[in-house]
Amino acid sequence: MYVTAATSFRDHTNPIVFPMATGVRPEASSLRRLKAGQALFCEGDSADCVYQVVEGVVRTSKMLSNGRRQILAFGYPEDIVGLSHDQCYHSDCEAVSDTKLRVLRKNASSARFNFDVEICDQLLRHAAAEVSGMQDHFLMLGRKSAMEKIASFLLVLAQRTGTHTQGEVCVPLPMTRSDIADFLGLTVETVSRTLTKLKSGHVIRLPDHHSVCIRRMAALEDLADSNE
Amino acid sequence: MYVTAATSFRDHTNPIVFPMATGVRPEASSLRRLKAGQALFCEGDSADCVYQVVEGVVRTSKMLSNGRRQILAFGYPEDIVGLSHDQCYHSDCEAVSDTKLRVLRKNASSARFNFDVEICDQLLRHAAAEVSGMQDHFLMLGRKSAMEKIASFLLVLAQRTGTHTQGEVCVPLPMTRSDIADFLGLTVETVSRTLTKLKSGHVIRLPDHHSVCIRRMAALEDLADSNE
DNA sequence: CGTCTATTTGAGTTAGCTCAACCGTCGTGG
DNA sequence: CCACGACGGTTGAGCTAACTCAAATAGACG
Repeated sequence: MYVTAATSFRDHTNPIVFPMATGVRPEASSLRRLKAGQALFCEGDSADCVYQVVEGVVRTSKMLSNGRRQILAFGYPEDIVGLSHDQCYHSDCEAVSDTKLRVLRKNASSARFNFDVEICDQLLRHAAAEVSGMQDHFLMLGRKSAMEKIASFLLVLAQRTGTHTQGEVCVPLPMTRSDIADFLGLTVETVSRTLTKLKSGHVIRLPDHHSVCIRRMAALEDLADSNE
Repeated sequence: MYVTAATSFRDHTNPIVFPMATGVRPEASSLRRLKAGQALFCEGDSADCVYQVVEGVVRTSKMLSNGRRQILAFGYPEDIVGLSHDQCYHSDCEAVSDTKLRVLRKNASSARFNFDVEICDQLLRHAAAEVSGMQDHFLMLGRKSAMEKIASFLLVLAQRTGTHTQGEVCVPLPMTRSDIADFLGLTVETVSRTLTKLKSGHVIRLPDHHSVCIRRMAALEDLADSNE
């Protein structure tokens, strides 16, 4: 299970540069900065840019009519956001924290990728890895309990951005409880209650609202029904 | 939202042959037949084949430790199953009905796709369309009620395999109630009850367990919170 | 015809939701 | 400097959609 299943083109098996970067001349790519909360693009906007997160975290989401929101992915540094199969974006994207992004490509309509033939195979593997990560997220959304979702989520974040310090793994939580809820298909209250329960059980510490320290990793893994 | 979001490489915007088929010499691709219920491959099996459904329907799924299952996609004719980013499959795949499949590729480890450079761009679009479809499924699993899920599901099936006859749209349901439940993240009982409720409301007819006739399409669309 | 499995229906339970109150922090303006 | 409002987070109480368990029914298939 990958936090950024939907948007990451990072390689999951062997290191490889994201192909689009290789097809773009250095001077063709620029930087863009966003303050926390600012929108990068919205569903329906003309999709003429693809971005790679350089610093900070973004979230991509979709809305349902009555205001219900589903966060599709959190985009961490190296992740790609804004890829679209046609001429408009199919999700919203906002900065979770102050963010720096590389603009990878402009004018999708006219520009073409310039692939080496030999990396096409690898590109397909990337797409498949992408899909594989999303499939794990399906399992989570469809079949896991609130506790299993939260535990899995923390484990994935720990894997990706955790730092080991004196027997604990500390994980920054740049997103709000509401973001987490909308990512996992829960409510804010349930997220909060579940974190509190983990704290009471001495599985985690919550030094402040935007960090978690995992005290008993094995216990957390058990709670996640670790099937990834 | 696509029924086969996870595995279909059919084009969603403009007609294009699946690229892998073009890279494979006719004599290199063979057929494989499965009886309903037979497994095509299992999670962890060495992934040396990619299949395209020719006839029938398959399901890809993942299991959680305690037997909970999530169906990732139903594969209908033209859909591709078995694509993997590494050397083993990451889901199970079984035939829902008697199925005929084209074996598209053998020995992934040695063989390579033979893409035209100019279709790489389109392939990437396909992958993105794929991802886009899966994202809609996220929205469904995470944020829709049982009724909305069932209604959306029926609408997608109707779109794909429905036939118009005397004011109704009739849709074959080759899969079991249990398959539907595991696709939508529900229980068999809830699926059954919801279908019964739709029948009582004269929105659908259920001539037999494996067909649905949509009598009031607009009503069904309302119930689906049609956000796709 | 008998067996097996899928489906439906009923009854009771519960995980997670809703609604509401409360707390702490932060930024703003008097 | 402090008061105030806004916002994010936590906690409590009660509700409900969907689940579990159980039993009846209906097809499917040998």
